[in-house]
Amino acid sequence: MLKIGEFSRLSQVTIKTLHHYDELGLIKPAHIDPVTNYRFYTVEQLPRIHRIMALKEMGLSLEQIGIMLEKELSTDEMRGMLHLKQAEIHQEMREAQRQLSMVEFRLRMIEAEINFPELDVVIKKLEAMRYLSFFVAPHTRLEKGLAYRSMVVSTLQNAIAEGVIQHTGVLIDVFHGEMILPFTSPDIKERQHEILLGVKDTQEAVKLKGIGQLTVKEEPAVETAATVMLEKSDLKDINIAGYAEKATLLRRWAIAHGYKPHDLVRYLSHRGLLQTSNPEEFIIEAQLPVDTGD
Amino acid sequence: MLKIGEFSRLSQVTIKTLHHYDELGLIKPAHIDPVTNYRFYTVEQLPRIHRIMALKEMGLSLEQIGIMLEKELSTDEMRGMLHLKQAEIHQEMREAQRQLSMVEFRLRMIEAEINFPELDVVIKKLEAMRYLSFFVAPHTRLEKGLAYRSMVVSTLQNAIAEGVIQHTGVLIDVFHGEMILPFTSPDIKERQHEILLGVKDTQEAVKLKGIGQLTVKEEPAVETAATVMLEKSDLKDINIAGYAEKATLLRRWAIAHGYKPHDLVRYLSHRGLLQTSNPEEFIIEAQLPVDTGD
DNA sequence: TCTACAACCTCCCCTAACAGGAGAGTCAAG
DNA sequence: CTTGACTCTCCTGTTAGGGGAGGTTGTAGA
Repeated sequence: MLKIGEFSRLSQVTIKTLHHYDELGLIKPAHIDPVTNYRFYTVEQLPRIHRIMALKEMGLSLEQIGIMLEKELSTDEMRGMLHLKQAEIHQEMREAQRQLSMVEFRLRMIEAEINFPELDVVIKKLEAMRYLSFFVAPHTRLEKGLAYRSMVVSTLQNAIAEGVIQHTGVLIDVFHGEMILPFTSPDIKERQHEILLGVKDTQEAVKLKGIGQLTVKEEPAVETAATVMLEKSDLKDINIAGYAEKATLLRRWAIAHGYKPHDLVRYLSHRGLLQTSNPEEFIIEAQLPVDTGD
Repeated sequence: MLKIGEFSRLSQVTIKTLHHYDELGLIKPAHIDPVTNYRFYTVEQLPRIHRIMALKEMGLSLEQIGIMLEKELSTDEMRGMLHLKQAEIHQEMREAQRQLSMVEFRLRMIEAEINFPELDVVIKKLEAMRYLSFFVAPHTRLEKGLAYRSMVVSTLQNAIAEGVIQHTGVLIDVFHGEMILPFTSPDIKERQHEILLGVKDTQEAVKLKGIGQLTVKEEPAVETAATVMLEKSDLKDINIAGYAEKATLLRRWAIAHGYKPHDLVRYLSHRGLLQTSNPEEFIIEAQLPVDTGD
């Protein structure tokens, strides 16, 4: 008969842990003094505690260990549990790898030292929505493109004010294609810059003076998208390049983390022209739909 | 102003989590209605919650994130935290790799199907001890070797009974050298099989009739040893081969898990000849000192 | 205007595997 | 007989929230 301290020394399991296992029924003392409640173990129990430790080292939970100990399970069951655990560990390793790539991406950005932008990428789902779509005609000069877009938005605003449009408050600029700087590139393509205005279920197609017929469409949900919030520094100076830079970084981030970016970028205005005319107050989220590597 | 549900939908953080972060002070609502206690967030808070999520994805704790958010920390501090985290993740990955190798070792043993022995290897420290040492002279025949050892042990027992030896109850058979079956091999070396009897601090050298002078020595602690408990099936049939097989498996196990086994094996009798004459009741732990790969 | 029902609130308990500590009883040696 | 080492039973704390009870508030339809 060994007192708990002795058993603890032999097995190199702490007394606290032995108490805990007693409570769980994993290994109960061979004898308990009914007067003092002292626990007494025997050397015959050493194989059992060894077994518990060996299984714990493999990462099995105490609950699973309890099952394995109490019913002598068949070779097949045992194999099944181990295969399961194997898969779990593989999953953990992938997760660790993901985390590592994120940490190292950040470190590289810091090392690059270029007044590094805070790139807080979040993977999220994009909800499906009903929307009115308008394609901004291409312009080779930045100012013209911006002015044109402003005109479109104020036309929409008027329609909203007149009650012609029941919107949901969601306004998204979508840039189709790989192009990063749609307003400044000379060989810009048609139908590249699309404005989506989220609308309620009751909304139907409308015709607006100056920009024409807008029909209602459905945008399907996107399962996985890499997103970042643009900061003030990206927006001030009416610097559209800030938007483009984020998109580039987002793309790089996605690739570095094993995602396959789609061929478009969305800018969701949480607070944009519909809410304020001061660009410094804009809150804009860049969204890059991606495919997962699976 | 966004109610918590709306903010939750935009950020894709559950309401529960937002409550939790509020409590921790990670991100507090811009406004709380003093009457209803409703939390109101603003779109300006989206970058902050994004940042929190991005840092959390890297595996940082909420406490660390809190620190990073509240005091604008320098590039160097940031780099330091990330390097620390990087090291942590590497550690986790090594641990996962260790677990994986254990699980796969077991799976291989099961697949091998050879009435597979339960090999519950536990890594532990071996304590330093004072001991009396006796080298068993080599014998080419199994029975002779065993009989000789029995004689030695009973001589020790007599001495103990006479009070000549103050022992600690610890009896260890050490087999020096790679040899697995010391009793049966023809080219057995001298001074290969050593018996250690742990003794108390007061014990000094003794001279025993029949086996001669035994001096007291110190055995240093072993930092890392792979150990298994021998089972009844290993011990019955007075089958010394069971001992040897465990040693072989122990060695393989150690190598498969990145340890470098030393050139000796110890058998610690938790219950051996000193306690019982019935070999079926023996409780014996095989110990293989190893070096870690670090 | 009444009534659902959705959204929101504040507790409170639960997780896994113990560690730490308080306060009290027990054991062995000097 | 006393000290110091052991042991006991509670109780709390750890991480990052999830689940649910029980109560209030907000909104939309009849």
